[in-house]
Amino acid sequence: MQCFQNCGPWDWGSEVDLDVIEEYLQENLGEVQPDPEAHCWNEEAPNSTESGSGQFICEWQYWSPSGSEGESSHHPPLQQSAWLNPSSTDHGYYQCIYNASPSTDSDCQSTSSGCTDYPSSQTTEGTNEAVSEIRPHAPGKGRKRNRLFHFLYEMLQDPKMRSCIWWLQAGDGTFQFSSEHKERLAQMWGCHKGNRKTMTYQKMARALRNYARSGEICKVKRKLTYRFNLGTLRGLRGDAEHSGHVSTVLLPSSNTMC
DNA sequence: GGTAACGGGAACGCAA
DNA sequence: CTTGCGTTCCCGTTAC
Repeated sequence: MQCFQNCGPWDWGSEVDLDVIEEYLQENLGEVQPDPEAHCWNEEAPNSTESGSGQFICEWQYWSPSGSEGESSHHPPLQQSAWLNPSSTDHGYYQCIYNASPSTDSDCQSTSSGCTDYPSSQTTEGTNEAVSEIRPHAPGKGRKRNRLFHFLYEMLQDPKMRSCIWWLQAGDGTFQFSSEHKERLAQMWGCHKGNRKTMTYQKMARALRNYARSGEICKVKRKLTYRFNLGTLRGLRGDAEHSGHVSTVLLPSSNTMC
């Protein structure tokens, strides 16, 4: 699963919706009940090859065992454009490429869940140059840990995640969680971190409240709404401009993962 | 009253 | 060993 993890939710360069998120979580979180109707990933034996220039290519096949019927039962009402209908075809494959040394980063060391994240030493397209993690307020000493506000910012930048989290006012950094999908987003965060237990919104919100002390994110007096500190926001935006896109996601056919 | 969301203390794990 | 950050547990409060 490493490659899929490495692609990271925000690096799913093609259309990704909550089906995929759910898949991702189901495959990676032991506590999450499997959904028999969901699409299946052939993760048993992903084709993983080294391309020769330090790049690894992984492929997963996926298919829909019974079409898309039944899926609507666990789909929330479509509110955002991110709710795309599953692809017109029932199968395809998903491929991503990452550069060598995928396991050198400490953030990928968690092992128990088999569900960690992409390497923080992500690379820019076509180069072996590592892109430093966005850490606008990382205190000193070049810590490499993924931080929650970074994760949330990346989610906010991804239009496919708009059914989970969205900007209320992008200008001042105000964002809101979906009441329906906040848990899913939290699970993604937990999965991303490789936590032992399933992350919940409650626990994620606890971490967010800790940001209030440092001022990186403050709570807005509105349900499920928070706001980035302007300095944090500037840092995130500035770094995002320099980071570009990291891993390459190839979807060779016209179908999508959704 | 029930539920969801929020708030915070405290202990703990992990990486730098 | 220390520190910083995030996780986990737990309980109380507030708002709808």
